[in-house]
Amino acid sequence: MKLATWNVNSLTVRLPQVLEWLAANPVEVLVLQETKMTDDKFPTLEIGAAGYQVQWFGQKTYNGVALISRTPALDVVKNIPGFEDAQARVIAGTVDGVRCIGAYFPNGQAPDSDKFEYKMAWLAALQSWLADELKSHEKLVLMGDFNIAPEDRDVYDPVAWAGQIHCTPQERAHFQALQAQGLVDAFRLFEQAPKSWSWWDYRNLAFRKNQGLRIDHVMVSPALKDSVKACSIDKAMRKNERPSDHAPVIVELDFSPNAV
DNA sequence: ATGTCACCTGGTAGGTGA
Repeated sequence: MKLATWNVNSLTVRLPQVLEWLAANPVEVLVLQETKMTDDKFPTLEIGAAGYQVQWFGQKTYNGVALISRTPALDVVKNIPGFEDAQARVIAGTVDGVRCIGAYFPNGQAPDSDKFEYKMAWLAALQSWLADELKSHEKLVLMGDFNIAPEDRDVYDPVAWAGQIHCTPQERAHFQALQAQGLVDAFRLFEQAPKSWSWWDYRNLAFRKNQGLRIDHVMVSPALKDSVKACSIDKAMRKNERPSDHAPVIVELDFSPNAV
């Protein structure tokens, strides 16, 4: 069973790439972030024609998430229950017995900003909800654009980025708190090339200079840890003519799906 | 040094967010 996450930075612009990517990478689950469209604009027909089911949850201009799957997602949840949020950031569903949570974590802008306060409140709510989800779903995958670089090795210039957004101790403490709940960073289960990033700024020729961050992650619950066979970043998608600033992250589980 | 992209409003650019 293969699952993937991709921040597409506008599904309106990137839909052709998503369809091409799915044709070349027939994963069982793909979660998208930053679809940037209202629900009435969502391209359900195109995704259906590609042989996939889809659940979606968006808004005008900003944010927006989707859960694309071969088999239907069950018990779908949109955003964090109990956390009032005007922003569409989370979609969860159970696919082949695996609880799949796709999330677009807040960016946070700068550590002294209102948006950072919102990011901290959102992260606290996520932690609390995840504790419940883990109790009711032994097999769980949390994936998406975390907007957190967990360690210095996930940052092209850790000195310049020290204390900056994505790298603050408060954000990293939340990533570690997810790990303390038992979630495992699938990418780090394997030896990886140094300077492996999932996001490169559009500015400053960052991709050509390989100046990026690893802020897109796939985390698996303890019951799934031993079934993780591979995890990789599809950097080639950042070389497209009109790329997203993020690359997809793919995980492969050696796991026989439960009957549903 | 700061070399972008996407989307909005309201306009034949400027602002916002990332």
